[in-house]
Amino acid sequence: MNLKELSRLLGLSQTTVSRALNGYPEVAEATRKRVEQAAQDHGYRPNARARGLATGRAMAVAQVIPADWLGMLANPILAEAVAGATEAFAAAGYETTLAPVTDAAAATAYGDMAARGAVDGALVHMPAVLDPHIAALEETRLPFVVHGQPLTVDAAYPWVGLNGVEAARQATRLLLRGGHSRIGLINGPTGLALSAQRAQGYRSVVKRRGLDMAPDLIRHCALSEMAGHDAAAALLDSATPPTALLTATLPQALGAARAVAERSGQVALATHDDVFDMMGGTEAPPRFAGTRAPIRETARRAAEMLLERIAAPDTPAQGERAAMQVVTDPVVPAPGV
Amino acid sequence: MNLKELSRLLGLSQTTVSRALNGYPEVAEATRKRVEQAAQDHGYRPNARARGLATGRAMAVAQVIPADWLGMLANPILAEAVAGATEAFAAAGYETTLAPVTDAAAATAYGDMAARGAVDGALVHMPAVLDPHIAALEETRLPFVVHGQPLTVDAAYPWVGLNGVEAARQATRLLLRGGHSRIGLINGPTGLALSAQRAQGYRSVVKRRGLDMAPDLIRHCALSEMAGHDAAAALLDSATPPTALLTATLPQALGAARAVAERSGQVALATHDDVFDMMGGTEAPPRFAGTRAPIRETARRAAEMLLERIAAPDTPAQGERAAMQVVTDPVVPAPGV
DNA sequence: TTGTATGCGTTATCAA
DNA sequence: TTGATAACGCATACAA
Repeated sequence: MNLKELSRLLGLSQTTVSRALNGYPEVAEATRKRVEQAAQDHGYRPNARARGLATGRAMAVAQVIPADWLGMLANPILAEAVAGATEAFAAAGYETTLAPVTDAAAATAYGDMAARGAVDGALVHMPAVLDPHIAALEETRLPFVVHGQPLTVDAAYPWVGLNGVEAARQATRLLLRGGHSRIGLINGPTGLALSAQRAQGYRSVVKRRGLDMAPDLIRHCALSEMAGHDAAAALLDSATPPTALLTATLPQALGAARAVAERSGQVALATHDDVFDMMGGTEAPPRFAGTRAPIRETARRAAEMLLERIAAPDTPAQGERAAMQVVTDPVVPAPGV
Repeated sequence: MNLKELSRLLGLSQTTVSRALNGYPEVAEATRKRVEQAAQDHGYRPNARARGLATGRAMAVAQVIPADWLGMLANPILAEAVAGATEAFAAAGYETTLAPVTDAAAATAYGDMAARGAVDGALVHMPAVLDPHIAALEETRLPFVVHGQPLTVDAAYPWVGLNGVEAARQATRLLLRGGHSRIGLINGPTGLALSAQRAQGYRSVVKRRGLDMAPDLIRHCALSEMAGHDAAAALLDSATPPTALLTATLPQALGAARAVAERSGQVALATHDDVFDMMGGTEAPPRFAGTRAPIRETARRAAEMLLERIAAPDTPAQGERAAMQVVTDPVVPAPGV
């Protein structure tokens, strides 16, 4: 059932039927009722491609999955983010296209995306330090928003993210308060903006207090449970093991906790926790000290920001910080404290 | 840059340019070269909406996320599945649209989807026992494939999934071999096909051996770590606690392990493990006895099957079983064994 | 308040 | 081997 058939059925022009269905005010109320009823009865749905072609809007957005880094969607941070953003887009009547783009493909992918006209905008999750996706998007007229922790607050593009440097500072201070002076950092992969920020926050606190800054106290690894476990094991089995560990993400913290348990030692653990549904969501009590934030909410906000930019593309770009919460419990005290 | 501009630039008709770019054989080789070069130089990309309107194909598929159950994508099983399928679709030149659909909306959502013509087919993940999404899709002309464990092998629709009944049987037998005679089942939510299958497999083995079949040895809960923990805690703290636990999914097993550790008891654990990237993927050694399968591969296969059905919609529907592996280690023996 | 005519960018049909 | 022309299904400027 298409517009032509429906209008013929009603003895009206396509124009009138189209107007009635799209809420134009000039349509007689009786006509509108009749049209809506007929549309309902015959299950009429406007063809998305035709409408898009006529209006110039796709009513769809792309969510960019940095395909190199993160085992794609399999990373729970990304999954939560995509879940939240997709909900927000759906609520606004926008479809979500999943766009797994490798760094190598980024240079051409976004120009294509814009030219093909299949989406009205793009949401980039989990930026890297020198992010090729962002760089490519900036060459484009496609509206975009970055969701995740940008490296610098004064970025030229719009973004929503939490203060990763501050999160690392807070968590490190918690460990210091527990009396620890030798703290290992289990960080994310080099190159990811969140890793750079964790390192920066950690270093700033450790340096100010004049504590041990041995470079091998910092380990870069994947954002997985196993990687966290292995990195923690290496640190704990080293000649001068730390008495406390800070991890960049929750999966790594879970792995680190396992490594600690295997050694039945007393090691303090802190992390940034992104509130994963698979861990029980906001219902679950925090498992580690550190910081905690509802990433799904942040992603939702990022989605809304993208919709705003699609509506008004020439608004000056701005960034927004997401709130986070500090979890002070439990911190295992340092030996002898 | 669109076709009209490009053709004018070349002094050719739109028809010829279109044919050259789409690999039609009747185009002179010299012309084709010239056209391709120009298209390259000017970054011409055919408009997806216009092409879709003209061809009747959207070159996009929907991946259905059962929005009621699973905290959406946040469930790692779903995330892995979507990741795998998206890769396969992308490799075939198809875009993926994420379609979070509630059970209530299912009745109308798929008719709309078909009518709107935004996708060429749908992939349904994680079916329920009486799945409203599948029921609604069967009313439609939209090609679809179900990825996940269908309740009956002789389903009328195409599917790819593992043998959930057999998986539960295998895992239960492993526990029996460890000398256990009182086994708790931490199952998924009632209504999910995978839960029904776990229960069926578990019951068939337990019954045949004439073991304890007390109904409160079976607990239904969410597929999260916390839910697994709480269910295990309840079982272990009951008047007559089981000496072994079987969980439906890995996150639940992690939670159950935590509950066991808190009680510092000797409880055997088995599960079906879907190989999550966040746990380290296939690199990581299995953490629990039971069965193990690469869900991402299965999802990839399901995606391919959908593409086949899109290409040949009237092929008779068939189901495919995915392979799984049995992990015999480690099984904690029963007390006194 | 309704209708006519045109355009959106592409592919497909038919003729040359 | 190429081109003119007509769809595809909808929205909209303009006319009535």
